[in-house]
Amino acid sequence: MAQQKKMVESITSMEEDFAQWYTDVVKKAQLMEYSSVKGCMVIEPYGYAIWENIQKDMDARFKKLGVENVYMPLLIPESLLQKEKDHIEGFAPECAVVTQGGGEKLTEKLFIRPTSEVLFCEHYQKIIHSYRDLPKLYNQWCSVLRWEKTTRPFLRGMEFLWQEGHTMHETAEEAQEFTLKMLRVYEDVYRDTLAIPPVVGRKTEKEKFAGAEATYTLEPMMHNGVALQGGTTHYFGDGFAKAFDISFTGRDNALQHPFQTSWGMSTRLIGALIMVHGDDNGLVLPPKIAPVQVVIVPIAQHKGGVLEKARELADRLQEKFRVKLDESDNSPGWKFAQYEMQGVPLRLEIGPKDLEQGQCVLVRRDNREKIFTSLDNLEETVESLLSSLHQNLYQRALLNRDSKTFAARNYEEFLDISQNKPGFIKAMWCGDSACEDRIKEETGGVKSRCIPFEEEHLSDVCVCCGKPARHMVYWGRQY
RNA sequence: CGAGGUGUGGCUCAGUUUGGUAGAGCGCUACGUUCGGGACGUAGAAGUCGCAGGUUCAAAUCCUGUCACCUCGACCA
Repeated sequence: MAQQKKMVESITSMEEDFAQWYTDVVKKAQLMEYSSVKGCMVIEPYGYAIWENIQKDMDARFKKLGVENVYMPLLIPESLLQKEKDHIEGFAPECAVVTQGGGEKLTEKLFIRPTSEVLFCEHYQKIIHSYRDLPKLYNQWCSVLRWEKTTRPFLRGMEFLWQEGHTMHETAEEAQEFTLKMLRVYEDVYRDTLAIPPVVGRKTEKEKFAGAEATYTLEPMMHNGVALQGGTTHYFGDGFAKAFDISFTGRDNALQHPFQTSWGMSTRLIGALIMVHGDDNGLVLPPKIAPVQVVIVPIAQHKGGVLEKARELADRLQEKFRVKLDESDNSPGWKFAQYEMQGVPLRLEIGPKDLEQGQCVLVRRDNREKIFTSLDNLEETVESLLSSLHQNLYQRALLNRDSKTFAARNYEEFLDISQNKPGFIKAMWCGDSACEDRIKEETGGVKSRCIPFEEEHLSDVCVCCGKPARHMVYWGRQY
């Protein structure tokens, strides 16, 4: 793809410094502002509007499956968190704890939720009695808190917004199936809403969720080849149900434990959107979640008829799209740059020349293509441009992912790629976490991303230790 | 948490070496002229120099501590 001329000087170029580019975009597009507490940010209206659109999309998909929204408490008593051993071991070190209230020391510490498994379990224990009560398909939209040492806006925060679904099922098969069903829902969101092609698969033992029997993950690749864990679904078996004494009378009149799943995606998706689609001029938003899909920029707006026409077009397009008309007296050039930074998918320019000819100019954000369009069938043109833009973003991201995915057939190759080619590495693995440890150690941070559902056979032996291979694994560095 | 870097009007930074009246560009406000890729003129507002101590007649500048952000590690479902 031809390198576009960089129009926005105030954003560091990706090539020069990707981390700084990311920070510049986040700030320049007015997505967030730092707060006085490290790792806790103010999500500004434009950033929050993106989240609301993602939320709306996902929520509708959940509800189609019969999932109901609930709200669980913020605080978890220590005793409750301790009921499941793996879970507390995994999360306790990164929890914030309330030890005092009303000026007095508490008799029992209260943990600020890092995730809500135990709260759902406590509740399910009370409401599940019969197989007729199952399945229970609950979800909550909330924020959670984890005491992270390193934080970055949207990618790793101490507090972040997410949804967490927690379901209970009559049989293991049903729960396992639901875990995968939610994974597919997430895949759909990625493909159809975010225009991102993640690598999807199962986490290794070492990388799976604390307390889960199986963890599935979606791993999108950022523009610079680094992975982001962008959504997980977990199958818990009946481990938590046993620990929390959740049981029901089955169809056979025997007491048994239900089987559980959980699944979550967070505001980290916004980070993924930025790093997958963004360019040197700022954010590039897929139309489905863009707070503004079409921005109308009047040219020489003081001249007769321009503004009136612009308002008329805004009214017309508002029927079908999210539209913004910028009537401010900033220069057109300023507006062009501003809305490009904010990733608005389509810009509509209307000026005196267009009025004469009954047309307007549409400019795509993804490739800056200018399209002169008759005003007669404007809606259809906009519709098809937005859809083509979505497709192009997806294809571009897919191309980036595939061109930065490399197969390693032996350890020398693996090390060479890990040092010299940013991206994913496909390699065979024996199934032993010792090899994961060694790889991480010797590459300085490369970890297993997932075991994909469709594995390729690259060789017979583990890339690391040479023992017989059991799986093909995607490897990579992550945010 | 370890190593390095940076904190000065809203933003980007100069000034710190050698202590002595707080600076620039952009942005902001008002008015006018402009308008197809970040327009221009005139006038104006805005900073106890990250924060807290200390040294000094005098601190943005020197010393100690602390906080935040950035980079690279460690850690991280």
